[in-house]
Amino acid sequence: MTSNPLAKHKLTILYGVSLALLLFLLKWLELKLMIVNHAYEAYIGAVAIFFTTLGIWISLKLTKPKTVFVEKAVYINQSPGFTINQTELDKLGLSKRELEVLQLMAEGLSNQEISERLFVSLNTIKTHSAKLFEKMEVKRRTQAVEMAKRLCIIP
Amino acid sequence: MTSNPLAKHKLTILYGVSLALLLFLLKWLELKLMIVNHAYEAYIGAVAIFFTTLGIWISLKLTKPKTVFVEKAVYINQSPGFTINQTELDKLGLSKRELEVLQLMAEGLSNQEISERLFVSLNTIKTHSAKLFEKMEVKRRTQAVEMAKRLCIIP
DNA sequence: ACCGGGCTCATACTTTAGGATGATTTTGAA
DNA sequence: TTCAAAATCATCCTAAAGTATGAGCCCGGT
Repeated sequence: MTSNPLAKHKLTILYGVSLALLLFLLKWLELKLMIVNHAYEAYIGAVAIFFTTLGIWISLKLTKPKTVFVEKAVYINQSPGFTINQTELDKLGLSKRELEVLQLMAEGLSNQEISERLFVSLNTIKTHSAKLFEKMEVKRRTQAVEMAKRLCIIP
Repeated sequence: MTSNPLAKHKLTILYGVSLALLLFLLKWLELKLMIVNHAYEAYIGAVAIFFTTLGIWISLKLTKPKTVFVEKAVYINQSPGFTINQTELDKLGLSKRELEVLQLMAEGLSNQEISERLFVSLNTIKTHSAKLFEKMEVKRRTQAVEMAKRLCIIP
């Protein structure tokens, strides 16, 4: 998202600093325990436990969540209380005017009638409908209407 | 799944045995390196690297995959409990074939496609559709489909 | 056997829809 | 302000839809 190079490598820098601090801690521990030589095994154990934990933590942080797509069938009851499916509408990326044309198409109007209704020329409606079909990936107005109704874009 | 208590803790036991073997290895390495005291830091480093790797491996093995459930709606056009309005259908006086053509029209098929679907010629479909429009008192196929849906003649 | 309706198909024609492309203006967001 | 998308309109052309009319075939009812 942010193009800031510092922010981009924030995590890497953090890891580096953490490791540096860790090395200091280890050195200190080492010197301290050198005196009490009996605690040598304990030192090794502590190192082992610490790095095991570190490894676990790192992998937990770095593993990307595995996404599982679950298809869920949804029956749409469109007659009582129709609400337009904004999600599907956005997915198609239709413009305001294109949607208007689509709605009038669904009412069974011809391009000529639509152009008169919207006070624009017939050619404009043709352009709109062409872009409409392209976006909806259909070939005919009847298909567009059928699809729009199935996706609950129009009542 | 299996109710066998041994199998149930097979993984735990395996880890335990592995750790025991590991401790032996460490002890051996320790003794070996004690002679060459200069390699002490290298030993610590090896332990650190090994246990980091071990930690990563363990967490990768043990963590359940993080699943992100994405609901993907599959829209089913046939609303459950659609009943054709026989009264309105009779009122129109459509023949069996004309109704078939109307249904395929509603699916967005062209006359050509309908003719191929019904194994008849394009001209036949044109004749049917013309009679259809006359009986339904509409001018275009889009109007016919809109009317048919509104009258619950087709889903 | 005869008749009518449904189904089929054909020809000829007009209208509408749709595709491809280019241009201009408006407008909304960065 | 500047830039991209949206909206507008045009021309040229092809494909599809729709109209009109006529004709042959089959099936069920009278």
